[in-house]
Amino acid sequence: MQLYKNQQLKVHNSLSGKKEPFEPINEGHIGMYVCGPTVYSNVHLGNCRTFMSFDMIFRYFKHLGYKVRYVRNITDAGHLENDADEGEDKIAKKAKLEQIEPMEVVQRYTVDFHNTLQQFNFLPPSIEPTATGHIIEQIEIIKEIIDNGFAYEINGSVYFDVIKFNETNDYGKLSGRKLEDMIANTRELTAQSEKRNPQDFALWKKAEPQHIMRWPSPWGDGFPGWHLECTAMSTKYLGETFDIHGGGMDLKFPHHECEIAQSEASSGKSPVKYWLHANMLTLNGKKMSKSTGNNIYPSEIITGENDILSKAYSASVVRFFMMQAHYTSILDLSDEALLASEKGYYRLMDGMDNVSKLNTGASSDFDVKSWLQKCYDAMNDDFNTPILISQLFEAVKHINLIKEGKESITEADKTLLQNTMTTFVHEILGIENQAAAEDNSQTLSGVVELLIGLRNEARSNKDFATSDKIRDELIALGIQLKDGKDGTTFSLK
RNA sequence: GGCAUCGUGGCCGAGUGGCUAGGCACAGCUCUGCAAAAGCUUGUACAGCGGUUCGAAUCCGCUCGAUGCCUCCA
Repeated sequence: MQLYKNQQLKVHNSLSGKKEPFEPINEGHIGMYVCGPTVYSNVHLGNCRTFMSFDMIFRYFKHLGYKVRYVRNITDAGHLENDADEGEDKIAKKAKLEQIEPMEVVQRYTVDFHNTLQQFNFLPPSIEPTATGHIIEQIEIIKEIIDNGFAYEINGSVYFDVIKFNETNDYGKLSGRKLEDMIANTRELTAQSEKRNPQDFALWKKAEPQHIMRWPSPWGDGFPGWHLECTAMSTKYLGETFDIHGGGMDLKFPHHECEIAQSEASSGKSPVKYWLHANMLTLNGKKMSKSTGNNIYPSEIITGENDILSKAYSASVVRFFMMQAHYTSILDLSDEALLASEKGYYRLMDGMDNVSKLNTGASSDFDVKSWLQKCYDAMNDDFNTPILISQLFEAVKHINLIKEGKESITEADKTLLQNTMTTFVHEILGIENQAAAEDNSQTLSGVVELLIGLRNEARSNKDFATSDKIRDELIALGIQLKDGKDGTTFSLK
C-alpha cells in the first residue's frame, strides 16, 4: 500500500531550520543514513534515544509504503580523541587499557549494542557497515579531494583545506557558523600543528610505529580521519546525493559539517536533501556524565540495579517514555517522569486489550475515521509522536466508555479501531505489550480466574476478610483485579 | 567568549499571533460491601523586562538560566 500518496509528510530540515514537505529524490524510495555508535564502551542511554528516534522514523516510512534503505554504521576505527593533533584512537586506548586486541573491544561492544537495541525492540537497519570494512573507499575519496585541490599531504597525513574550500563553498552552513568567526575564536594550540590552519581536519593520519590499527595507503601506513567513514559508506550505499541523514544533535558540528565538505569537495554535490537531528537526553535535569556519576546504562534501568531510580522499568516503558517527547526536544529522564509514563503505558495497554472485547452495536459514537486521520496528521507533522500518543489516549477513553456501555461502536469501526491501534502502537512506535508477552499464559489466567471465583463466593457470603485478602495478595504479586459491570477481570502490572 | 537549541500549570511534555494537547499527581462526583480499576468534571500556565500589534505564551530586542558543540565526555 502506497499510503505516502495520500499523506503529506513534513520534516524539520536542520539545513534550512524549517519544516519542509518531504519529497524523496526517487519516488517511492528513501535512502537514510544515521551515524551509528563508536563501539569502545557500553551503549549510552542517550545514544539509545537518538537511534530510537530514527527507528521510529524508519518504521513510519515503511508503514507509508516507501521502500527504505536504512544505513546505520558501526564505527570501529578511526575516531581520534581530539581533532587538534596528537590524538589517540578511542578503541586503541580501550584495548590498551583492557589489554586485549582492538577488534576484541569492537566485538564486545558491538554485541552489547545489538543486545541493547533488541531489548528496546529496534528494527535492524538495512545495512550496518563498519568503518574498517571500507578503508579502500575512504582512500578513494581522499584521492578525489586531493585531485580537486581541497586537501594536502604533509608527512604521511592528509588534511582537508577548509579555507580553500570556503572560497567556493559554504563551510558552516549546517551549524550556522561562519569561518571568519571560527578563525577569530581559535585558541592557542598547545602542540605545534602540521596543519596549515587550525580549522583543517584530518582525512588520513599517519600511524606512529606503536599504533596498532593501521592500513597501507598512497601516503604510507595510517588510519582514516574521523569524519570520512560516513561520507564513504553513505556514498557507497546511498549514492552521492540521498534523502535523509540523521544523527544526534552533538554531531552537527563538526562531524556533519565535515561530511558535507568532504562530499562537496569530492563529488561536487551536496550529499543530503534533509538533515534530521535528534536532541539530547538529560538525567535529573543535568547532562549525563560518567565522571560526575550522573549517568545510567540501559541495562541498569531494566534491572533496577542503580542508585538513581526507585525501581526497575521495562524496556517498553522506557520506549513509551521516550516516544512521549518529540525527537527534536531535549528530554529529561527522572524517576518521577518514568513513574508517570509507566502508569500511562499500562493504561494504553489495557485499552488495547479491551478493544477486542467490546460489544458492537448499530451505530458508533466515536468517529474512528476522522480519529485515524488525526493520528496520521500527528506523524506527518515531523513525526510528532507526543501528539500521536495523545490521540491514542483519546481512543482509550472511548474504548472504556464503550466497554461501560455508555457509548457504542459498529463492528466495522471496532475492527478499524483495533487495527489502527495495533498499527500505531506496535508497528510505528515499536511499543510492545511486555506484560502480555511475558507471562499472560493459559495456566496463569486459569489460576487467577479460580481465585476470582473464590473471592466472589466470599463476597456473596459477606466474608470480606477473605475476599480482601485474595485481592490484596494478588496486587502484591502484581496482579490487579478489576471489578466491572460484567464481572471481574485482571491485568498484570 | 562564540555558535546552536531551548526555558510552558505540582511533575513530564505538545502547541504557537485570537479558538481543546495528552499523560501523571491532586480534588469532587458516578460505580463498589469498602476499595482498586474505569468514567465524568475542575485547573486559565507559558523565565524576566521592554517593543511590534486591535490582540502575543506564540514575532522582535535585551537580561537571566539550561543543554549541546567549539576542548576529553553521547
